[in-house]
Amino acid sequence: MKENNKQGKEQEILAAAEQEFLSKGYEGARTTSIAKAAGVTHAMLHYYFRTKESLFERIVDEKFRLMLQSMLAVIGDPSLPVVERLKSGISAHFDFVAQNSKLPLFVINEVLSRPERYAMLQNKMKNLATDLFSGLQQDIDNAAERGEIVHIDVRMLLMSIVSLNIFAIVTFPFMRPLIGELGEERERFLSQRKAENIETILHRIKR
Amino acid sequence: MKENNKQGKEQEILAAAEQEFLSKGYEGARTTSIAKAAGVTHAMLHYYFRTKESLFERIVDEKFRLMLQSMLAVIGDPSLPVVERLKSGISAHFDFVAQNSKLPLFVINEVLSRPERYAMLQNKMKNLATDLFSGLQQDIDNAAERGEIVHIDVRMLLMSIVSLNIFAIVTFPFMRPLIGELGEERERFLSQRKAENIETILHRIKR
DNA sequence: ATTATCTATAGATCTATAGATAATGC
DNA sequence: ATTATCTATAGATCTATAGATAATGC
Repeated sequence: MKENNKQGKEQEILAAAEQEFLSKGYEGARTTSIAKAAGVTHAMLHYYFRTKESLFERIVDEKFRLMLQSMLAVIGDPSLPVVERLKSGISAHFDFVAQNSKLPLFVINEVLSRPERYAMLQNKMKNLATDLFSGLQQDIDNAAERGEIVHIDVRMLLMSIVSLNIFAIVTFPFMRPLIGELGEERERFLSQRKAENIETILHRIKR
Repeated sequence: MKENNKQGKEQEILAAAEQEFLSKGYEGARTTSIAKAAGVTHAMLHYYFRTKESLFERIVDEKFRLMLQSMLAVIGDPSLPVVERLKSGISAHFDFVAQNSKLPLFVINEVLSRPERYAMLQNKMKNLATDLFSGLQQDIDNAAERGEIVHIDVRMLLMSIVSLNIFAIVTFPFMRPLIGELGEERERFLSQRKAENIETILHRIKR
């Protein structure tokens, strides 16, 4: 009979692979499981993507790009006054991570387990970072000169932001029992936690 | 000839298994690699530990206990005034994580990948948490009443502390390029980062 | 002619155990 | 007698490909 959707299957495989790799990692993932989840025979997976490794790289590339993008979100809107800018940046980053909650651990695990492969990526980030951070640093320095906030290294501040946001979301299932009734509903907890993270960062720069 | 050290081999295997599991995870770890690293034949590993799974559980149990212990460090010394108490708690926790830098990711990955297995652990933590947190919460409430610091939920505060500390150490290799010259020496960076985390938390509760 | 698909299976690992043998401690 | 050790191999997966067949687009 021959199926209609040529690209359909390729996409199905990619979608299934994303699921599998993000939740189980490279070693834990099985190409047979991916094929089954995608509703194709196992051979089709190899027909389209040749090897498990190359399929994985497709996913990794996409996820790394997403991760970089999420870092940009923290930079915030340069047209806003610095405090507002940080508020919106933190909030945007938090929301992004909340909607891609498996992403950070996936990227961290991957980079830590094959550090040699990511020299290229590190360079890209370095350049990106230098450029983008300097704008925000300037904003901060100016506001500090005017006595509105304290002096602080933007890299330290951004690191605190991503720490607080990512950790809260990644370890939510883990923290649940620790935090008692707070953890009952994910949504409610996350919104409280987002507010707390913003509060923490604003206190940090408050004069 | 027969080797002298009976317990020697068992310990060698455990040590090698710890290394292998912490750096590669359960799926990525190979019992053959563990045996080779321990300097024993592969069969010996199974003789002593029966299965890969049971060897893994030995390591997991030990690491979970360590992880719990590290959480206790954050509670700090109850005899100190609250600000000092937090300073010392944050610092102790930071140092602990710095010396066990593969621990947090290992535990997080394991709990997230097999959530069903950890209901027991979650209960243990819940009880522990309730008891231990309440003492610190009381300290905080009292200081807040006296107007020394602001009111805050101890669970939120502790979550911020572990977020900042763990994330800084886990992602140090990853952040290195982002932070430029700051990342040149691990030691120097870590001490700066520890100071920054303390600063951030103290600002959070400052009146 | 090329592209998509399936069945069947080769080939590579990996975990685990069987079975033989040597050492040890009573 | 029990404990420790080795060699050899069974058995289970998993990735990958060969080879045949059906559909598609010129």
